[in-house]
Amino acid sequence: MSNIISTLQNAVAQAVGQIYSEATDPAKVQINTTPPDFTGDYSVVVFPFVKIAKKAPDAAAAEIGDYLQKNVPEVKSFNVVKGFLNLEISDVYWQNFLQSVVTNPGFGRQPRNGRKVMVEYSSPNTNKPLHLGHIRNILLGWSCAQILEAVGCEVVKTQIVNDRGVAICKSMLSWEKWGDGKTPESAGIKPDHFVGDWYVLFEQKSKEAYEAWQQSDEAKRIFETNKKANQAEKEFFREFKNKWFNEHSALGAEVREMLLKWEAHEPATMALWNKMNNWVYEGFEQTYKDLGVSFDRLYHESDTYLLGKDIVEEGLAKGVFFKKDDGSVWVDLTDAGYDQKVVLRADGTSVYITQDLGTAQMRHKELGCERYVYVVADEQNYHFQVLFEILRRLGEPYAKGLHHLSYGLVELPTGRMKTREGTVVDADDLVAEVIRLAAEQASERGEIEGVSPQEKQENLRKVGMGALKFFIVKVHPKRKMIFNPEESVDLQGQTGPYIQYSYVRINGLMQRVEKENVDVSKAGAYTGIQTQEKELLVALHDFPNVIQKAAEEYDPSLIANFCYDLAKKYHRFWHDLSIFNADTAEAKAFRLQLSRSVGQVLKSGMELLGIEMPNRM
RNA sequence: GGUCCCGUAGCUCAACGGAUAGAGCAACUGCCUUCUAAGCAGUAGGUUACAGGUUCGAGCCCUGUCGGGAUCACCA
Repeated sequence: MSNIISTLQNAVAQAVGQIYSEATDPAKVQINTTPPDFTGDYSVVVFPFVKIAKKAPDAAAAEIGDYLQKNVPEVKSFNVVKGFLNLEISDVYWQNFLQSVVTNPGFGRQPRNGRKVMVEYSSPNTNKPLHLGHIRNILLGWSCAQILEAVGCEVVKTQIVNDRGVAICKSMLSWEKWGDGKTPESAGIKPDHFVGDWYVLFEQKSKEAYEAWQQSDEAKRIFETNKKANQAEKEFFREFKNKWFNEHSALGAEVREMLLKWEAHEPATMALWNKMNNWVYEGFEQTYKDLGVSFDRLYHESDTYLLGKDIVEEGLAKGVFFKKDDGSVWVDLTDAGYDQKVVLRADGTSVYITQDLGTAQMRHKELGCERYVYVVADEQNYHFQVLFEILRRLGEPYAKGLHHLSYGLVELPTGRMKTREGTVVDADDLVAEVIRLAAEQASERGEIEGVSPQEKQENLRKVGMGALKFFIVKVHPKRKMIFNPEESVDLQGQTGPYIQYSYVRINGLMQRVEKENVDVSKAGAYTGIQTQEKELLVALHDFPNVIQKAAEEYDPSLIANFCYDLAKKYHRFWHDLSIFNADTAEAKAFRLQLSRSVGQVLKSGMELLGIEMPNRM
C-alpha cells in the first residue's frame, strides 16, 4: 500500500504541471501534518508555487486543492487558510491503512537491503567498572544498531576492549602488592568492581606518596627552580604530577617495569594480567546483560596495538606521510584545516592513531562492511576527523563510509563526574537503583492480581530499565545531557513507563478480546472517524518515515519522541472514547484494531531503543 | 589564541525553513460507581543569549558579539 505523502507529492507536482505548465520535483513538495486547530489531515505548502502561478497564495492553493480533490481518490475535501492548503483524507484510505498495519507485524521495518554496517559501541578500559558515561554510549550504539537493522542493514555490533597499558598495570601492581591473594569470590565483590578497587587503592597510595614527596628537599628545589612567575606551590605540583609519576615515583617505576614485562610476554605477568582481565570481563558481562545488549564481535587492544605500521609504510610510499630527520613519521593535514600529526614515533613505536588506522584496515578486511560507525564521546571529535581524513588520503575503499557518532558528555546537576571526588555514577548501582525505585512505587500502588512473583519481578525490571533507558535516549545525541538521578527514575510524564503504561492498557484490552472471543471483523464498516482516532492513524502512518530518518541521522531520540507522542495520543483516545463499551459494534471493532496497531508499533518502536514492554504494571 | 559543538519556560527536553514555539517536571485547580488515575483536562510560566542580514516566511540559514563546553600530546 502506497504512502499517502508521496501520493500527494506526486499529485501536487502533477497539478502544478497541468495548471501552470511548469515541471516540479515531487520530492520538493512540502507536505505537513495539519496543526490541530485546523481541519484536515495533511497540508500542502503552496508558497513555492505562487511565483509560477502568478496568483495570490490563496487562489493558487484553491486551484491545486480543486485539482487534487477531483483527481486523487484519497482526497476527500480541502480548505485554504492563509496560503496553506489543508487536505482531508478519506476514511476509506485510513481504513485500508489500519488494516495493512494490523496484518503486518513488521510495519515500519524494511526488508534486507544487502548493506552491511559495523557499529562499535563500547570501548571500555579493563581497570574499572562501567559508569554512567558508558551507559549513554552503549544505549546509543545499541539503539542505532537496532534502527539500522530495521531499515534493512546487516549490522555487526562490536566492542573494542582496552585491555592493556598503564591503567590495568596499576590495578595489577596494586593487587600484587596489597591484595594478599584475595579474589572477588573471597571478598564477595562483583569482579570488575574488585579490580577497580585495587586501581583506586593504587591511586590513593600514589597520591599519598606524592604528598609526602612534596615535603622533601628535592621537591622544594624543583619547585623553586622550575616554577613559573608567581605560581603557587599547590598549582605547580598539580601540573607536575605526571612528571613526578614518571620520573620520581617508586610506584611509577614499578608500573613501567610491569608494562615492559607485559610487552615482553613475561609469563607471570601475563598470568596476572589474564587473571585480572578475566575478572573484569566476568563483571562486564553481567552489566551488559542487565542493560540487555550484546556484541557480535570482540576486539582487544592487546591484539591491535601493534597494527598500523604497514599502513605507515604504505603512506610513505604513496607520499601521504613524510619522515622527519629524527625518523618520526608525520602527516600534514594543514590544507584540510587540521594540524600536522605524528603517526609513528622516532623509535618506531606506534601512537594512538597508528593503532586506529591499522584496526580500521584490519576490520575492513575481516568484515567488508559498507559503513563503519564509531560511537564515541565528542571529546574525541578531532581525533576522528583526523583519522578519517588520513584514511581518505590513503585511498582506503571504505573511507567514505566511516562515521563518528559523537555524543555529548553526561553531567550531573552538580557538574562533571569526577573520579577523584567520587561523583562517578556506577552503572551497576544505577541499574539496581532504578529497579528498586520501580518496585517501591509499584508497592505504593498496591498489588496486581494474578501475577506470579517471577513475572512481577520481571515487570519491575522492565519498568525500571525503561525509565533509565528512555531518560537517556530521548536526548539528541549531540547534546550534552544533565543527568538528574531523581528525574531519571520518574515514572510519570515524559518517561519510559508512561509509554509502557499505554502498552499495558492495550495489552489488557487484547487479553479481553481473546477471552471474550470478540469479533473485530466489523472494523471496516466503521464510519465517522473521530479526531482522537485520526490523530493516532496519522501518527502511526509516520512510523516508517521516522525510522528512516533516525537511521539516516543516527538519532534514536527521534524514535523516543515518536513513541512518547504516540503514547500520549493513545492515552487521550483512551480517556475520551469508550472502547469496549463503544456505542456500536463497528466502533468497538475499529477501536480495538486501532489499539492493537498502536500497541504493536509502540512495542516495535521501544524495541529499537532497547526497551522492553511489561505485560502488567 | 585557532577549530568544532551548544545557548529555547524556574528545571529537563521537543519543534523536514512553514500557520499562534510545544511537552514533561516543579506550583496551583478539577476528573476514579464505568475498559488499570504510572492516566486525562485546565491555570500560570517565552523578546528562542544579543545585534544585524538573507526571503513570501527564521528558534532553524549567513555575519558579528556575549556566555558555556570540547579539542589543538611523540597520552589513550
